[in-house]
Order: sequence, then structure tokens, then C-alpha cells
Amino acid sequence: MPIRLYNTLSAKIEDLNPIDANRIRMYACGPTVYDYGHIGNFRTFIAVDLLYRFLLQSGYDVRYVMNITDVDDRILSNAARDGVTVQQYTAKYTQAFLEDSATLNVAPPALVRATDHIQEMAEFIAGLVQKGFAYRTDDGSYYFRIAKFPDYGKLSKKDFAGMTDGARVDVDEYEKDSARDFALWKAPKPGEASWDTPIGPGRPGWHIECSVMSMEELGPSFDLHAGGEDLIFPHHENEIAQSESLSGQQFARHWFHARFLLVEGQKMSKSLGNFYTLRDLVLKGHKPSSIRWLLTQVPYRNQLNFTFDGLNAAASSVEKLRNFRFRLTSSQFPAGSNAAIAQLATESAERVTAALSDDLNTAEAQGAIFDMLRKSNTALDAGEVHQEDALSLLAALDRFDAIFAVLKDDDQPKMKAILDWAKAEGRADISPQLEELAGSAQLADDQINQKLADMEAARKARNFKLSDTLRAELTNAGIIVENTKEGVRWRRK
RNA sequence: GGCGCGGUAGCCAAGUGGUAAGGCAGAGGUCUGCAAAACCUCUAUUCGUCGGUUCGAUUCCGACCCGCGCCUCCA
Repeated sequence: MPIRLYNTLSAKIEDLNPIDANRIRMYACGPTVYDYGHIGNFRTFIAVDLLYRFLLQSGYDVRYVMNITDVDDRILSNAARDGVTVQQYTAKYTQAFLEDSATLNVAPPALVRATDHIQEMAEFIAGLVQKGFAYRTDDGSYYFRIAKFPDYGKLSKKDFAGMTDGARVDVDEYEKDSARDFALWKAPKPGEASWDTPIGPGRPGWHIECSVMSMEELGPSFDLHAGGEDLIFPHHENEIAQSESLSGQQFARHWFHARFLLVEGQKMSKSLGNFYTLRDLVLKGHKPSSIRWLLTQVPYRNQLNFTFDGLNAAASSVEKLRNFRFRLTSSQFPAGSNAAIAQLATESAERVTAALSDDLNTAEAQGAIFDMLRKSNTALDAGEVHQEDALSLLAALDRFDAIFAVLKDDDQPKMKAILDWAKAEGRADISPQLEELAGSAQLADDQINQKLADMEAARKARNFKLSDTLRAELTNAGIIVENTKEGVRWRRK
């Protein structure tokens, strides 16, 4: 089954057709590390992560590169303001980004940093100058000459042909031939970091890093380029212009853009008070798995309305999935198999794959897995699931989770780490819920098991008062005890 | 203004030219010492509004209303 994806360049859903049959080379625009990542950032990164994981599952040999933008105007001016080096300033947020990605189970791509490629950028720009696509202004900045690239606008569907501009739009800006020409290289600003290169001192423009690093890592022409929808213009449009001008070849063949999310029905913004970093949400007591699930619920091209109600609903959904897996792995089944269940497992896995192949329709895929869940639970209740069936269902579930990555119950240590960070930072907004969830491992497993044994003994003796007391103690420690026909079992809240 | 996306149950959200997936929440029931989990039943005669095409439209077309995005550095 071909994987179909919407391609911003053609504005159509197309079969993904890699240059090399079995290999995908993809590049994603990563974060600018000047602050902690917010949930909008992670919506995009998770969307790309789902794509990456699905390509791997589909058998492709995927080379996935993401950049870290560790040089831009904000970074340089903030570093100067704080009296630290650019490296010092960005190290903290780069680290935070890596931690947050891990918290959200984002599979790590190969990372490249802009500041490690300054010389290559200078060479790239020199090449553009040589070919007549770029020019230097009196102050030592370099600009790309859009008039030389007739395809300019092909990604963002903008028509610049009829547009003539007067002198300069912004008199504070450096001089350039046309208002639309964009900076490849900016002359140094007094008091801020700059780099010495063969084209002179200065700092790179925003777009050049991605052209340089993607082409260096993946070749002048590669399969897939991803990012948030805001990057379509100007960032990706400019990348195309630079890259194709220099190489004379098509740059990325397929462009994948994730749509922005809304928060409580409105665009996320600091002024509206609905701006959340990942850490903000965890501090409120929300599990990373709930956040990841909510961010995967709406297909990447649709607007996703991120709400706290939705987050709580997501937590319930994840718990339901985990309960199901728990049931499959902790129950005893009769030997043999049941053809109907085997078929259910197979069909469900196929439905998931078909949904994801259809432009990464995550909602459809999740619907399929919940159908399997309900039917399986019904069969489990009826005792119709045999050993081999349980394994088949488990395989289908884990295949699903190889993409969605929410089943592993590791929220608690992640939340504990963020709690520790928040305390070290002196954050005042640590919720009691986080304290409770992060601390739920205060009881060691053997302590839990001892209490469970005591509780079971009390229940056998029909000493329900003692039994209830012990259950309450465990509940307070974040342990949920389940008494089933097959005996007692427990899990963390 | 230009270009683009969307409006589906209390909330979130798929989807199809042939009569509405899934999740959450809610109600009732089964199971159960309690609890938890799970299952069953119920909850949109209807898919922003108004027209049109069609045997038939939520799905196609048009208009209108509403929300959202991009239009130079926000994922």
C-alpha cells in the first residue's frame, strides 16, 4: 500500500515516491533554542515523529535530520543582554528541548546545529554570489536576488510577478535592491556575536542554515522536508530559492507542514494567557502521555483545539489502552487460538496501517484500535480469547503503539524529573497533582506487594474493615488495586 | 485586500454521492463485600444557513454567516 501524503508544493495528496526505492531522506526544521518549547512546537515535532515512525514501520530506511537553530537575532541579542556567549545561552534551551522531546517520546533524529556550519554557509553564499543570485551591500550584508529566481513563490503559491516595489520598505533595514530580497548574511551588530568568514564578518540569515545543512546531510535533492505551517513562507520558500539556484536541481520533493493548534479555541499567545510550554502543563499535573495523545488525536493538517477538557479526556483514553494491554499481559488464557480473534487482530492492524497511509489519518487509526479494544474486551469477558489470540492482539496493539508511543507507563519518573527541575528553578506553580503523581513511587514494589498480601489475607478472612484500610493506603500512594477472578493485581495511577 | 483551511452530538473528532467511525463526559444495567476494570443499552432522523445539481447530498456546485491561518524571521 503506497503511503499517501499531502504535498504543499503540488497542493495535492500524492504517493510518497522516494528517490531511492527503499530509502527516505527527510529533513525537519527544528526549534530555535531561545526558550522552552511550547505545545505548539511539539504538535509539529510530534506530527513529524509520527511520520518518521510510520515510515520506519513501513520498511523504509529513513535518514532523518533535524536542525537546531542556535543562532538568530533573538538569541544574539538575548545573549548580549545577559552577558553570556551564544553557546552558553543556547546550551540550556537545547538541552531542555532534548529533554522535552524525550518526555514526549519523540524519537530522536540526527541533530545538526547551525553554529557548527557557519563556514559552509559562507561558502554557499559565495557560490550564490558567483552565480549572480546574491549580492553584497555596502555594510557587508548579503541578499538573495529574488528577481533571478522565476519559481519564487511556487511553494507558498504567491505571485510576485506583478509586484514591483519602490525604494525600501524599511529604512532601518540594510539596503537592498528589492524589498523582497531576503538576507543571506547580515553584517555584524555592535556588541553582538559575529563570525569571521571568507565573505566577511557577520551572522547568517535565517534560511541559509537549513539549505546548507540539509544539502550537506542529504544531498542537493532529497525526499521530504517538514515543519510548521508558518514556515511555508518565507522560510521554506527561501530555502528553495537558495538551494535550487545553487544546485540547479530540485531541492526537497515533498513538503510536509503541520497546522497550528488553538488553545481553548484561540490562537496561543502570551497576551491571551493561553501560552503553555510542555513543562507548564506537567507542572499542572498532566501526564506527558496525555499530552502526546491529545497532540496526535487530530490529523496533522487539521486545526487542533487543545483544551484542558481534552487533556483529561486524553488521559482517560490512554488509561483505557494501558488497561487493555495490562489485561492481555497479566491474565491467563486457555491454550490454542480462536480464528475470529486472530482475524480481528489482523484486520485491526491493517486498518491502522491503511489509515496512516492515508495522509497520516491518526484519528481514523485510533478509531480502529478502539474498535479492536472493545471487541476484544467483550471476547475476553466471554472467555473466548486463547493464548495465541492474546499474543496476536498484543502484537496489533504494540504495532499501533510503535507509532503513537503512549502505552509504556513511564509518566511517573518523567514527572518526577520535571518536578525536581521546577523546584530547582524555584517555580511557584507546582500543582498538588504533580506532587502526587510524581511521588507515586514512594512505595517500593516489595512494600506494595506486602500490603497487597496483607489485604488479600484480610479479604479471605472477610475482615473487610482492615482490607479497606489497606486499599485506602495504597490508593493514597497512587496505587490502584484490582481484584479479579484471577487474583489481585495493581498499577500506578 | 490577496491566497488558503474549516464549521458534524454536552466536549474532542473521523468520514462517505445511498442514508452518520472513535474517544471523553452523562443516564441505566451486568459483574462485584467495597473498589477497580470491563461489557451491554441509551444519548446527532441529522452534519453552519439558504439555494442548486441528482433518483438520492452531510458528502458536488453557488451565495451568505461564523471561526482560523499565511502575506518577511511565531512550530
